[in-house]
Amino acid sequence: MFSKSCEYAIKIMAFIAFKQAKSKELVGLDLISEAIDSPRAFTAKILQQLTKARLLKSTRGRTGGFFLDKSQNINLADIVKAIDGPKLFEDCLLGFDKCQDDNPCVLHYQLKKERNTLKNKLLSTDIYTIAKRVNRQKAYFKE
Amino acid sequence: MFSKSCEYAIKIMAFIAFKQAKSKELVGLDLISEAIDSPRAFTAKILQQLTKARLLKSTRGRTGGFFLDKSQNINLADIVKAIDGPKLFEDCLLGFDKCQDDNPCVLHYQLKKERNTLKNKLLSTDIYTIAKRVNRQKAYFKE
DNA sequence: CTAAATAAAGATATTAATATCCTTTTATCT
DNA sequence: AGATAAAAGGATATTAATATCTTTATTTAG
Repeated sequence: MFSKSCEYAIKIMAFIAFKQAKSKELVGLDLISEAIDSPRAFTAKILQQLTKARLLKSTRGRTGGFFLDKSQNINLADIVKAIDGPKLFEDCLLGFDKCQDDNPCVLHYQLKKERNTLKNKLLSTDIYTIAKRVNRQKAYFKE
Repeated sequence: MFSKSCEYAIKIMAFIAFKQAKSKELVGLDLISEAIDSPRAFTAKILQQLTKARLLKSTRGRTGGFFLDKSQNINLADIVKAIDGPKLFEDCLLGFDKCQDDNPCVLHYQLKKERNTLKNKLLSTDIYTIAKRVNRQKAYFKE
């Protein structure tokens, strides 16, 4: 469903939200990749992508790290779009360039409702909600 | 959502069902790859996979080709499982080896219902239903 | 001012998915 | 029997995703 990069990105964003709910300190790469059990160098690349996409902010230097702009309410769809692009939401499931109601592929109408439900769920689930669940130990970043 | 191979596989299966509703003749590779607009050699490989998975039957030789066992009612989930494996239905969305109700990843409960709905839709949509829609020109194999 | 710690950037390596090409096997037609 | 046409199988090529390594830029602590 999601690329590996996107899986890491979701954990990254939720972890930073979780951390920042407890303390205002910036969150660094080492802490992140340890907490979500992801390869360090690859995680750094994803952090760069998220920063470029403006879902995260960062500062360099000795006390540098990553942090969230609290005025921004980020949902799962934002993250998926930033990393995997819009294909999960917009692209034809069977690869048509233009799969539309008047020229539908054989899955277009079959899965239209289900795709929409999924999309809406991702749009309506924000990272702070997820962070709260982790805080209550109802969900985990790693096994 | 689906791999490219799986996209082709769904079209292949639906096309053969569509063809066989009209005539009992076997359906050959050339006809298939032309009809669904897929690369010929790659399509041959997917036909092999489908045949090995027993979703299709084939005969070699001069009048050879592919055909469906009419006593078998094949749904989309069968095809997805045969080509992409069970990951869409069973695997953790965030890569846990064992993502369970008592050790859930941060998406486990969030998307449980939506994944189930999708799974059930794929289980309940069979290739003959799709073939009929194509026959009524309500859906197409290529643009 | 210098050393240390951090993110950013660029280069490279590895692996998996997609795709093609060539040969072999099988069945049919003449 | 021999030529032909089809699927099956094996080898290779190409591309994209995943991952690592090295260098550079930035900031701060001492």
